[in-house]
Formats: sequence, C-alpha cells, structure tokens
Amino acid sequence: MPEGPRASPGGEGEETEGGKKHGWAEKAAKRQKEKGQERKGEETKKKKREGGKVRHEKPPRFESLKEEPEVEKTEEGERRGGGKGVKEEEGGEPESGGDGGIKEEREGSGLGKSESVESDEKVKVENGLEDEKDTKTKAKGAKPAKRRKAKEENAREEKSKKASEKLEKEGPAQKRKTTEEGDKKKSKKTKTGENEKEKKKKEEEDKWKWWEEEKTEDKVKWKQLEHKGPYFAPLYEPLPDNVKFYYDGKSPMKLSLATEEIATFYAKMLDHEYTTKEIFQNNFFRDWKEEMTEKEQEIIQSLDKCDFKEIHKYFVDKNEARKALPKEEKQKLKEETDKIQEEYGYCILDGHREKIGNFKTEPPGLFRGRGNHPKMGMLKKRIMPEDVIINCSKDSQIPVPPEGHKWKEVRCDNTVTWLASWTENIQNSLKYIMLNPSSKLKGEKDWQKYEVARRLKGVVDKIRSQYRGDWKSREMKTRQRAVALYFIDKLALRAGNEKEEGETADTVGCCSLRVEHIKLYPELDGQEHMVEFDFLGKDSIRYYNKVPVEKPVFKNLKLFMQNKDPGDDLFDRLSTGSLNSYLQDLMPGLSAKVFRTYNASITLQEQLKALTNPEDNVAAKLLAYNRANRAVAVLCNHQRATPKTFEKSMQALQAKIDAKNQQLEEAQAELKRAKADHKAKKDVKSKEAVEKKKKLLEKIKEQLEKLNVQVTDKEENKQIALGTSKLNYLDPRISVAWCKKFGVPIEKIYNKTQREKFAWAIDMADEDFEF
DNA sequence: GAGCAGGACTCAGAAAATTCGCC
DNA sequence: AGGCGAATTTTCTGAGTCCTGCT
Repeated sequence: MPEGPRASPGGEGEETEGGKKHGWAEKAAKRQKEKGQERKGEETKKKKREGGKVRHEKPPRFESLKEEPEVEKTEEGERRGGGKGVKEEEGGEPESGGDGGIKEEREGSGLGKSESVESDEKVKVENGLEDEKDTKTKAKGAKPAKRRKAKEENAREEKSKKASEKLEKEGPAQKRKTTEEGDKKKSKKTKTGENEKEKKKKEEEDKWKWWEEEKTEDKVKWKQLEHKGPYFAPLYEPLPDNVKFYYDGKSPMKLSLATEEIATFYAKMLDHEYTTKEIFQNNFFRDWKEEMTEKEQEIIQSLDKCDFKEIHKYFVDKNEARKALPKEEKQKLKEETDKIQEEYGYCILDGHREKIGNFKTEPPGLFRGRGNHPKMGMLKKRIMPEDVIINCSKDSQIPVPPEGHKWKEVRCDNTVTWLASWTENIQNSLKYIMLNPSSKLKGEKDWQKYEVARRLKGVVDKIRSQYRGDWKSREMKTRQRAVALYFIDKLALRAGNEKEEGETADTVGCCSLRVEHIKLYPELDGQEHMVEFDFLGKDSIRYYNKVPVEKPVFKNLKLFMQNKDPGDDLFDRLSTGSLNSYLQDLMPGLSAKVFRTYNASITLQEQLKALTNPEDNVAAKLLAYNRANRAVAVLCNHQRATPKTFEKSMQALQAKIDAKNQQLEEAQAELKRAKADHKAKKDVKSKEAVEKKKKLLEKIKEQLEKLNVQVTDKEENKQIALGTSKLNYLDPRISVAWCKKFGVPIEKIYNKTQREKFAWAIDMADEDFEF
C-alpha cells in the first residue's frame, strides 16, 4: 500500500517501523491535551440544514450500475453464500499459514487490474465474487483442513447426539434448573474445593462448540427457544413515615404513592450533575406534575421550592447500611441474586443452555441521556408484563407472566434473536432482551463480522485507488462520496446517519459532518493541507484531530464548503444509505462500519508485529500488546476521563518502586554475605543459604521490572479506554495467535468474560493466523 | 422505485459490584 | 487476618449502524 491512506489518527505518515514505538502514545497524549475533557457547547445550530439532504439527484453513473438486475440478483445469492463461505472457511482456518499466502496472492492480482475508474466498479463486483470463490477453493484445496474437517464432523455429530440425549433426559428447562440448584446447595455444605473442580468439569462439558457445526440457513436464527421471560424490576416500596418531603419550607407534605415514587427518582440523583441542568429539571418537573394528583399539582408549582434532602439522605444511608451489612447477610443477598440469575438468566436455544445478556426489565427512573440531550430528566415508565412481547418457540413452555398479569403478545418468530421486547416511552423505540456475547447467536455474528473485514483486506487497495480517482469526478455527489470514504478509511470515522433534530443530542459522524466541524489550513504546524476536525461523535465524545490530507481532498473540501453556512451539511449530496449501497456493490457485505473494523484489526496486527520482541519477558510483551491495543483505541477515539485517583496511585506505585529498589540492594548485600560465609565454612548448609539468597535476588529483580513496566503502561494509558476496541473491533484471533506465538497465557490479555465471548477464536486460531 | 420509518442489532462509557493487594 | 482503598470486572442502558418492508 504505497500511498493508500494510513489508518493513523495523527496522519503523520507511516507508523509501522518498530522505531517509532511511542508514536501512538505521544499523539494520543497530544490530542488528549488539546481536546480537554469538557464537551463542546452547541449553541450554533443548523438553521438551514434543509438545504442539503433533499437534493438527491441521481447521477447517471449510479443508475448504470443498477441497470442490470441480473447481476444484482446473483450478487444477492452470492452474499447469502457468503454467509456459508464463512463457514467453509472454518475448515481452512487452522492452517491459516497457507491462508495468508493465498491472501497475498489474491491481493496482488487484485491490484494489477484496476486502472480506469469507469470500468472499475464492475471489476470490483467481479472481484467480490472471485473472492468468495477463492475462499471456497482454498478450503477445499488444503489437505490438513480437510482432515480436520472430517474430524470435526465426527465430533459434531457426537456432540449433537449428546445434546439431544441430554435434552431428552433432562426435559424442560425448569426441571433441569431445580436439579442444578440442588447441586449447588450441596456444594455449599461440603468441601468447596472438590465441588468447584467438579463444577468446572461439568461446565467444560457443557460448552457448546457451535463453531464446529455446520452453519444453518441465514434467515432462521433458531429452531428451539425456551425461556422464562424477563425478570421484572421490584415494585416501589413507600418511604417510611419519618422520611419527609417539604414544599416551600413549610411543614412536611405527604405525597401520593405515585408522586412520591417519582420524587425519589430525583432525590436519589441529587448529588449528580444532571440535577443542576435546566433541561433536566424542566423535563423532570413537567413529567412529575403529570403524575401528581390535582391537589398536589395545585400546591407544587416550582421545583426550586421542593426539598428532597431528607429523601436523599434516606437513600444514602440505606446504601451505606447495605454496604456495612455483616458477612452472612451479604452472603444471603448474593445467594438470592444468584438464584434469580439461575432461574431467569438462561434460556434453551436449539438444545443448549445459553446465557442471556440482560434478563431484567429496565427499572423506572429518570432518563439520563448523554451529552446535551433534550430529553434528559424525563420520566422513564415502569415496564409491565402488558408492555412485553415474548418470543419463543411454539412447542416450548411459554413463560408465565407474573400473577394477575398477561403478556402483550406471545409470538414465535425465529428470524430474530430476541427473547422479549417492549417499547420504551422516551424515544418510543424498542428494547430487547437478547443473549450474552458468549452465546452462539452473538458469537457467530461476531465471527462473521471479522470475516467480512478480512475480505475487505483483499479489495481495499482497489477501493482506495477508486476513491482517489473519484476525487476528480465531474459528479459532485461522487466527489463527496469519495472524500467521505477517504475520511472513513483514514480516520476510522463512523458513517454518520441522519438524526431527527431535537430528539437527541446533536452529534455527528462522517456523512453528517457540517461545515462548522472542520477548518482548513493551507499550512499548519509546518505541514501542508491540514484539516482540523472538531465535533461531537457518538455519546457526545469530542473528536478533535488535525490531519494533513492530500491536495485534491483539500481542494474538494474547499469546494464543498463554498457558499455554505456553518450549520450546513458538508456532504450535502451524500447519505449513509447511498454510501452503503455503493459499498455493497464493491464488495458484498461491505458497509461503512467495516472500515472501522478492518482498520482497527489490521492496525493491531501491524503494531503487534512491530512492537513485540520475542526475547522479552511476558511483562514486556504485555506492554507491547497494550501499546498495540492503545494504537487502535486512539484510532477509534475511544477515550476515558483520567481517573480521579490517577496522580495518587501513580505516586503510590513510584513509592513501591523505591522500596523495591532498596530491597534489591539489601538482597544483594545479603547474597554477598552468604557467599562469604560459604567460602569460609564450605558446608552444605551455607551453600543452601547462598542458593536461597540468589533466588530471592532474582525474584526481586523480576518484581522490580514488572513494576517499571506497570508505570510506563499506566502513564500511557491515562486517558485511553482499551476495552471497547478489544471487545468490538479487534479480531480476537489476532490476539490468540499472538499469545500462542509468543508464549503469553491467554488469561493475561482476556479476562474470564472476554474468554467466554471469544471462545470460538481461542479454540480455532493457531499461531499462524493472519488477519 | 424511492424514500422513509421502524426494527434489529452492534457498540459505548458510566456506574455499580466485586476482587485485589496492601498494611 | 481483616479491613480498606484501588483496580478490575460486570452491569446497565443509551446511542449508533444498517437493512427491510411499506407506502
């Protein structure tokens, strides 16, 4: 990729050489400084945004692409096949050394072709198909893969047999649960150690290696789905009589139950910043008044005159009391929640017990939007069974609604993955109960996501050269698309769908960028053609970045900004819909977000390659891993506020190092003494003493090194959140392969939850895996 | 046949809960 | 050993993306 855009946030050119180890961190720090933690104000608004989006003239070229429905159809077919393709690749996975080779080849041959922009698009389509075929032949051709596949098939058969047997034996979920509960109780009484082991073993057996099974039809998500329905939030418990609400400083006022409940929502949040915001207060007060009795409405006229302090204190105290509970009490509480988890937290999906992600309905409360949300403070209503739609298989035990209630609906739709849903009253959108990330349904999708990103790797060079060509297109729309795609690729920006004005915080992504969000500098910081981005992205997290761009991009941006107001759309001829349908034509399954996944994963792989030194010890290798991870987090703009305790804990760590240094000196001195002693006595005892001291010294040295690494890591990690990218953007197989290759235990990079989520990758990736 | 709303799903950081590690 | 603060993990639910099906 000689001049393809680099996926580097600072855009300072090539990052891959090992020499630049700290490049990412430095840039991150720099950007961090510039950005500040506060969120950008948003007074200036889109007075006249209408100007843009409506003008969707259709460029002839786009039309010509669409004119062959035949092609479209085949493609559609292929895409579905693509799902299967993923599956077929599974067999080929283990020997991904060969995989990589083929990939390279494919990449190379792909590059050779495309020259003219016109014919390019078709070539791309073809390439997409070619790609699929390649994948298939590859899987077939590889011998070891074949063998392994056969083996897997056997295993699979056995597995499913086992599963069905088990099902027959155990029958419906409820039965099974009771037995397990029994087991558990027993285990508490007897020696925990053994039982723990047993339990683990059992769990091991229970693990469903779905990735070894043939993938089923795409649309149908399950054949069997059985569960207990959601666990409902506990009902409101009235305040004790001695906790009072005051209005206007007068004598206490007894509130009706409903009014009181809502008051507690506000009271609980009293020391949160939210309650200082006017929008929050207004929204709350409006919704609160609506639920009041007429009499209450008459009296309570202003929020300022409401005194929630006693109520607030009551909850603070209650919280503390709960924390101060004796051990046994706490244990009891925990057992109760465990029981609930056991009963409601799992479902049966196609014969396997799967963990549910969120099995509780959301409790009522006050809506907490992020950033400057116009609806913050509004009352989130309690979800009742009458609001809930249940989804499960026909022949299953239909969940029983709480007594005296019924479900809104029970349906049996196996083309969706959710178990229950309800409509939430703030945005009037649907909420779902779905499975845990460790489940087959989620895992398979995740895997597929990374496979799509890997396919992008094969065509990305062509796509890049195509959009570079499009910078000079005669069509405005095409140019805008090309520049937007360049940003999405180079800076890993999100697509940026249109949002309804006034319904949510004013945030943007690439396609919804407005003129006010970028500044152009012909020269800045000694670099030419600089673009300064400053906008609020998802979750109102500020994106601030100064990037040098190529000259045509710069010129185009200037053009796009001509005669526009700050509030106007930068890409007024572009929508995520048209961008994505264009991308879909270039490669089946391709959409804007795939670039984020692709660039994140490829960055990790490159950085790991550049930063890992096989000679290093595990701690140093982990530092390298974290740095690579960090590079991705910076790219994706995953930030966190510096922890409040950062300085303090840093000092503590430094103190520890000092102490360790002293220990080291002492140990050295002791060793010397012991040696002298041995020289004098020459007996076994003194020799043993020397050995002992030597060992101690080694241990201390190791500890010291570990501490030093910790400091570096911590400092560099100050304001960057690694979790999101690790969980959502980095192909876990890259990490697994790295661990295997360099002898790092997987537990060092993935905790238990993460290992569960990525079980498929841990099981299937070997050390040669190439993204 | 297009454009739009709504549905289904992924991704996101804050906050709560739990574990860790030190004295 | 046990208590305490910090670190890590888990939970929670809001905020995106993308696609489909309807008009």
